[in-house]
Parts: sequence; structure tokens; C-alpha cells
Amino acid sequence: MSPTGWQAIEAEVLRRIHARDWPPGSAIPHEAALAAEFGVARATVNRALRSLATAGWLDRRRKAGSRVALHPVRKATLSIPVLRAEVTALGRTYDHRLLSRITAPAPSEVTQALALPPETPLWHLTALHLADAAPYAAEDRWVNPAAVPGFAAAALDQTSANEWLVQNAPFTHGDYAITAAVASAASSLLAPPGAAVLTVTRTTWDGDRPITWVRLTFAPGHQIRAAL
Amino acid sequence: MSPTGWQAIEAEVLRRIHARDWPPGSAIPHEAALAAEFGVARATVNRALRSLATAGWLDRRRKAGSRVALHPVRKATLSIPVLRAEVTALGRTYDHRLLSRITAPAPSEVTQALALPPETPLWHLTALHLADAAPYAAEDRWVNPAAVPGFAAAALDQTSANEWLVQNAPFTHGDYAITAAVASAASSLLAPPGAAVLTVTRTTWDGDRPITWVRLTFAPGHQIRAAL
DNA sequence: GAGTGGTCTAGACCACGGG
DNA sequence: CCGTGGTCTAGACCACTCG
Repeated sequence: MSPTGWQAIEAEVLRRIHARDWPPGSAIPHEAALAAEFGVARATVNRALRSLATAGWLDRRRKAGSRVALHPVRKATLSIPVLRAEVTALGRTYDHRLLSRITAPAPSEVTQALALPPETPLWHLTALHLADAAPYAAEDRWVNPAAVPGFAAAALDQTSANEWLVQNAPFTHGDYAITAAVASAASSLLAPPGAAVLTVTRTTWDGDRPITWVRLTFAPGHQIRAAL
Repeated sequence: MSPTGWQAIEAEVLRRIHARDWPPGSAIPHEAALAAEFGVARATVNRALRSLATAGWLDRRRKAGSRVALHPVRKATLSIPVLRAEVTALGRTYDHRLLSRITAPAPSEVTQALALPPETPLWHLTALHLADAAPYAAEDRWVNPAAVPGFAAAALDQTSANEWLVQNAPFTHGDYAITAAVASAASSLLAPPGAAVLTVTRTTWDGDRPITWVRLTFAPGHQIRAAL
């Protein structure tokens, strides 16, 4: 029924925060005290409080102790799935079409984001991702050939460039930006010109080597959801 | 210099994944084996592998063991700060204006999201958040008076409704959706009609009681960023 | 300086779930 | 069934930081 172990401690502490036994900004008992109260080892209390701190409920500092966060900066974890998985998870059939694949000097927006010299020639791909044969998202991707030697030979009809790169060019870090844009005439396959569309721009790196810059434009009405 | 303890284990395992010593889909040694190899306790290995699983690098299942994730569903943690904190973190001056505050039957979009009967009367607030005196975001909020008794008496000129609720109406969970919309004539303070704007819609709950539904519309060009 | 969280250890039991 | 991860314990040392 109710959780046991460290999750029970977590739930009880959270209950007291909600019940304002421990109001925002106040200090809560230190780990050893709670361990004694609940009759568990300190490591168990530590696990519970660390979880609450990660979720944003507590501010913890050595010596200062644990305090109830004044501004519960809740952290939503949004997963970045491969589009195929995202679409099939919705119970729809996934497909994609590679529209173009050329080498061209990258525009400054891309070279700047990837910290490459202006006009660096990169692989440029455009593709359309389909859900139940309807346009789901448009992909505009630039790939650094220096970072991904095997890319020229990759067959991208079955697996999308995204999937191929995920498997063959591991990245260590990257960043991710969500913006709104007005659909252009060029992307009329996806949305009528003038419609508002959601774009996700992502750059990924392997250490200090830039791998790829990709912008996904989603069909109108698309939502990015997360739980709090 | 280099990390020690469980983070060192984490880094080493990640290195082997990147180096393709352990390719995607393959099983990695079980915890006890790694503990023996690195000369640490199993709990330390567990901590490292659990961290990698949370980050999406590993799939872990009892009995099946740990496998390198086929599709590194990277999880970006995006924090949901109070707008005041978000603006001041940018080095800009925050201010806000309460535009209206009435009780009115909520539209169906809101009552459905909050699982309330149609036309339930709720507090309705609209406000404008400013950064350096320029419009930053428009807020459209509905508050359930049954869940927040003290709200009617709250002074919302100094603290925004968001801040007041955060301090006085703790929530247990909620959800969060990002969409793109076309700016309407009604919100012309924020954006010229026809521009694409980013909206964030959030509902929060205290247990099974709905607290508030809020939609923030950000000025054109706004980005939501996260690190991978 | 000293209190508090961060982490590690060695050992143990348990729950899940693959075969 | 039984191997593997999930978790707990009791104790210890350490690092950070407040006062």
C-alpha cells in the first residue's frame, strides 16, 4: 500500500512540508535526528532528503543544514526521444523521407552554434518525419564530416539520420532550445504559411568536437509535455 | 583534478560507452564484477550506474542486468523558475502589473484540465510580467478558491500571484505543456498580432484537489533552453 | 573550530523477472 | 528457480562552510 523504505521517509517529509509543519525557509532537523526519529540508518534519510533536494523541495548545504526551499524551483525532466519512438508510443505508424542530402557551406547560424569557421562545408540533410503518413515534423540538419567519418557511406533510407548518429556518433553533451516560429512557405508540406510552429534546435558535441546541429519543426498543435 | 569516488566510476563507465568498448545494446558487467574490478564497494558502483541510468545512458533491469541504451533518450532537466528569478538571473529588472482580478465561470478548456464541473466559478487573473519595463510574458490564470481559501484576501501588488501561490498553496504534482501559438489582437501589449509566440500551460494539484491553471505567453523570440 | 551533509564500506536481505 | 539490481544497516572518514 504505502511505500516503505526511503520513499516512505521522503513522503513523510514532503507531507510535513505541505502541512506547513516546516514552512518555506525554515530549517528541518538534521539527518541524524531524523534517522533516530524514524528508526532508520542515516543513509536512508540521506537518500530521501537528496531526492527531495533534486526535486527542488529542499535546499541543502553543509553545516547550514537542510531548509525548505523558498521558491520551489520544480525541475521537470523532459525526455528527448528518437522521433520514431515518440510516434510509435502514440500508437501511430512512423515513417520518414529523406528529402535532400548534399554538402554545402553552412550558414552562419550553424557555424556559430558549432564554433566552426564561417562557410565550413558540412553535410546538409532535410527530411520529413511522418506519423500515420501525415507530416509530423520537418528536420533540417547539418553534420560535421570531420567528427563523423563514416557518415558519407551511411544508408539513411531505413534508419533516419537521427537514429544513425545516435548509434554511431556518441555525444558527450549538447544543448537544446525550444522556440516558436511562423511557418514559412518553404515548409508548406508541414504547415500552412503563417501558422505558428514549435521548433526545437539541438546541437551535440563529442568533447570539444561539434557533431551536428539539427532543427526540428513540428506540425501545428504539437505539444511538448512534462510532469512536475 | 579528476573526480574521485562514485563519480570516477561513472566517468570511466561513460568513457567505455563512448569508446564503444561496450557498444549500444550490449550488456555491461554486473555490479559485483565492476565493484571487484574497481576495488570499491558494490554500493559505490550502484550509485554510479544509477546516475547513468537516470541520465539515459543505461537500461537497468533486475536479472537482465545493465545494458547500454540503444536510443540514448537523454533527459534534459528544465527548471521552472519563478519569473522574477528568471528575469533577474538575466541581469534585467523585474516588475509586473496585475491587469484584472475577477471571479468568473471558467471556460471549458480550464475546467476540463482541472477536472471541475463546467462553468465552475473561479478566480481569474491576468497580469503582465516585465523585464526592464518591456513586456516579458503575459499571464492568464484561473485559481480554484476551494483549494486556496486565503487567496481572496491576498495582496498581489508586490508579490505576483505565482509567488503568492508558491508560498501559500503547496502543490504535490502538476503538468506542463509547451506549445506555439499565433499572437492574438487581445495580447497586443506583448506581441504584434500574427507573430508566433511560445506558450507554457501549467496545471498544479494538491493531492486530488486542483489548485490553479495558468498559461504564460512569452514575447516573440523567447527561448526555453536546457542542457543535455 | 565544529557541525552538517557527502560519501564509502562490508555485509545482508529482498523483490523482480528472465529462462 | 535463482541471478541481478534495489535497498538497508552501522559505522566511519571527509569536505565544506558557517560562525
